[in-house]
Amino acid sequence: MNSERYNFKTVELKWQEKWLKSGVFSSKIDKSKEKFYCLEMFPYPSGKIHMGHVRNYTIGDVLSRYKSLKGFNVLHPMGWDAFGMPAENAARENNLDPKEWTNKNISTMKTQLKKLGLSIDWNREISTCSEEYYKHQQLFFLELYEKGLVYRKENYVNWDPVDQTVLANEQVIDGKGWRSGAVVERKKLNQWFFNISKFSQELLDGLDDLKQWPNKVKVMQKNWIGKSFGCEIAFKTEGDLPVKEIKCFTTRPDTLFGFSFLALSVDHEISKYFIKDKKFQEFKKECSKTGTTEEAIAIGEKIGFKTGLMAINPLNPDQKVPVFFANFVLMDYGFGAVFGCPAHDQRDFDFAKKYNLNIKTVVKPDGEDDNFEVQDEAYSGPGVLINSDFLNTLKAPDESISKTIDILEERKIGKKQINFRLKDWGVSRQRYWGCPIPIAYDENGNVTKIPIKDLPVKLPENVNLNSKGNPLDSENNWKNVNIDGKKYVRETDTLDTFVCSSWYYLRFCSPKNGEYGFNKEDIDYWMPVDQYIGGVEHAILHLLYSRFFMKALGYKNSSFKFKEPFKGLFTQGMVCHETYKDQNNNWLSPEEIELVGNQYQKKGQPNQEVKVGPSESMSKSKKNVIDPENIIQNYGADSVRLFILSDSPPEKDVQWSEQGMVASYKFLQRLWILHNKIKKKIKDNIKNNDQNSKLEKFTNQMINKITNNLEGFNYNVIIANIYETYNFINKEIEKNIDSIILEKSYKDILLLFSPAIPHFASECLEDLGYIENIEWPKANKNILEEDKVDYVIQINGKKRAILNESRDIDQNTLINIIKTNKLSEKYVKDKSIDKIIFVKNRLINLLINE
RNA sequence: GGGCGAAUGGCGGAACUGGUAGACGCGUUGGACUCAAAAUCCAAUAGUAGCAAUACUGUGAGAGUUCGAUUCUCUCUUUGCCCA
Repeated sequence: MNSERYNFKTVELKWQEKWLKSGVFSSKIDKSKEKFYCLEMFPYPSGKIHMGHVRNYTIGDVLSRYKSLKGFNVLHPMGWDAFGMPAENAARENNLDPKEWTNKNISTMKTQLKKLGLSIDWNREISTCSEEYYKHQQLFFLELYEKGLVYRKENYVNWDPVDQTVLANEQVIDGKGWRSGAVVERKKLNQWFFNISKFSQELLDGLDDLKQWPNKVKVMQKNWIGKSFGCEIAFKTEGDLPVKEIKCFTTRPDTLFGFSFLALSVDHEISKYFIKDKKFQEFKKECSKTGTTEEAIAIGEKIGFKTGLMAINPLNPDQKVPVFFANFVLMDYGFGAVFGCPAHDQRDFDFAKKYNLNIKTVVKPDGEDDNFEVQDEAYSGPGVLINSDFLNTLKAPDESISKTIDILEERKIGKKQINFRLKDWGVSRQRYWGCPIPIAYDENGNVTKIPIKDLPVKLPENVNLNSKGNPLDSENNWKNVNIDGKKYVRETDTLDTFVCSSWYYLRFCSPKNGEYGFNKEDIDYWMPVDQYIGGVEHAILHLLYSRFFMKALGYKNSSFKFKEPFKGLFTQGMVCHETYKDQNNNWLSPEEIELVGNQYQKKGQPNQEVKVGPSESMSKSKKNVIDPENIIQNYGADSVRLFILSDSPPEKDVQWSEQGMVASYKFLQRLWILHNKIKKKIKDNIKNNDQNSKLEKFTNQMINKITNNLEGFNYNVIIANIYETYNFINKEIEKNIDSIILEKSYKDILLLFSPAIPHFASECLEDLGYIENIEWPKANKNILEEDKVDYVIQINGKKRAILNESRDIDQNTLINIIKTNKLSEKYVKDKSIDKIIFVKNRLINLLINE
């Protein structure tokens, strides 16, 4: 008997080289086959792969390999989301070129991914930072500009005054810049925008067709798009300024009788009358200190500036209230003007308290009487309108809002309006390491497109990254450009990296197409992505931007027939690990500690006890990371794949466990020993027609189980099925199984194993002589079912016995057996049966009057 | 505060459409092998009572529907995520 240990190192390397050489994973259009496009979110080349990647790409690989065996023409590509800030920061710190840094990381990570044995078509590899990629993106930008889907406007941004740069909302922590720690300001800048809000309704409606998306992602997108019904109301005004009317948008017109003030954004057009007012300018400066996020506005102190105008309540013309500029009103919401109803909106309430304005309650919660008054905080819940003249007794919010809107429309005071929370997508970034925007300006600042023949606009090299602000601003040679003999200055902002990832799935269909970002024939065959797999953290932005991009490409272009990029979406959970701290509360990595007795200690320091914290998602800052490279080195790719799939359902978080990892490794060793036993038994040419059916039945049941679990993404259960199979055969093999049946069953079983542990399964199949024509096994219905079945015998709903009897027996036969069988007769003896519930081949419940 | 989800042994988790709760793995315990340890193999492992056969209890808590509920309905508790 071959008792050699399974040598994963040689076996895995052998198969990885074999797959690469034979090109089995390179995909071509084949219209005779049904296609399957499997895509995992492509990685940012940060340096090394992490466990999250291992999990993500293993899940995708299991699916791809399964679909291939099922006969699909599978497209399973990989690329690099290669533009972005970390490269710029790392380059600055180490005095490197971002391009060099990025390409070095790509080559490291590619090597690592290859060691996982992924079934990837590397011929289609793309990198978003290559000119080959971003030149197409620049052309898309110009196309969208032509279609009117791209525009430039002044907008507020989070400005870091020390780093002289714009920060994304998530880079603002407690109102301070994440790197500099400087207090972030609101600053107005000219920025490029994609008109995503034009498609708000379509993006919302499209969600209904995404049947294979997790519901929670759809709900998140729905909330993000945030459709609301409201009302546009024109308030008449009185005062010294030449202003007769101010338009407001509100979602709660029904609270108009609680009107107490009118608040304007400092950018409202009325502000033009205050340009020379020093106090107003100071106030405006003060406002710029409040961030732009909804949260910052909700928490921050509310401040106002009186305009001197009075606004008239359209439903109650006797009531006149002051008009303020206020810091909690932004120009991009409604018309930059809101009416204040302090009793039923917390921001309005805070403001009214500060400026001593009237607070009138107009909604009472159910169960309160008409004298109810709002006390220490606003009430925004449901209830009934009070103190509202002819609106009294209407039910808030639904009935009262719609009735009020009807009345306002009738009296020509207001107009029903739909409002979306979704804002246009600002794509300008003041950074070097991104896709240049193919735009230039003449001396008067007029916009001109870079001619298509001059694309791509390449990033300049050897740029000084240590200058303040955007490095491209100081690249004068690059910045000044001649177009058709005229002098222009280039746009120095680069595109948000989310733009790169909004269309990469199209590029994978035609990765080498030089003319255009994709080839129509290619995408018509491969698109849409059948299964997209990635982290739930991209539930909103990346997925929404990608959906927008498809709609933008299809806009005014009838030959582009795709409405949605991703037919199926799967969001996998994170990989977690316990956290450790020493006595001084410094984080410790798992390598720095050891278990002594049942107490963790610092390695080599017996008196240094280690505090064990909760399991959290692996992160460098908490040092609770496990490097996949070492693990693959020590245990092999198949063992890692086996473990990462086994412990939790893929959509949930999984806890990394060294013990679990070792167990998976040992299991493969046992499986190898079993393989050699089976091989020997096959060679022995045993003839036995009687008792072999057990293995055949088991195999057929397992084909059904594993196939169903693959279809349902129950990958953790598949691993359990693999263990179950081992346990079964390991016992059964001691019997004399017919060699032909053994060989046939075992071959099927190896195929069932192959998506999860491809190197191991391929090696075993080859060892038995199977190299070609392998396809996913089908269950044989004729030998699927056992002849005997366990019948559950219930008496008055309680399980009393289990009887193993023939399949398909009828109710009366079973009752007769119950009456005579030793195990069950005592329950029915001398008793009358009142009612019988009989479930074929499963259960019988006898109701007995005792 | 609103929306969505989750809760099953010591732990991670199984359970088809309402029909044997706890598959599979980890851990633990006992045994074999060994001078010993590691590795490996065998056995046990929800709780309580019992030598045992067996009985009773048990899927966060409480109710309901049903012959029968981890699964369906309602209320509550805890918890996670998203939005505020």
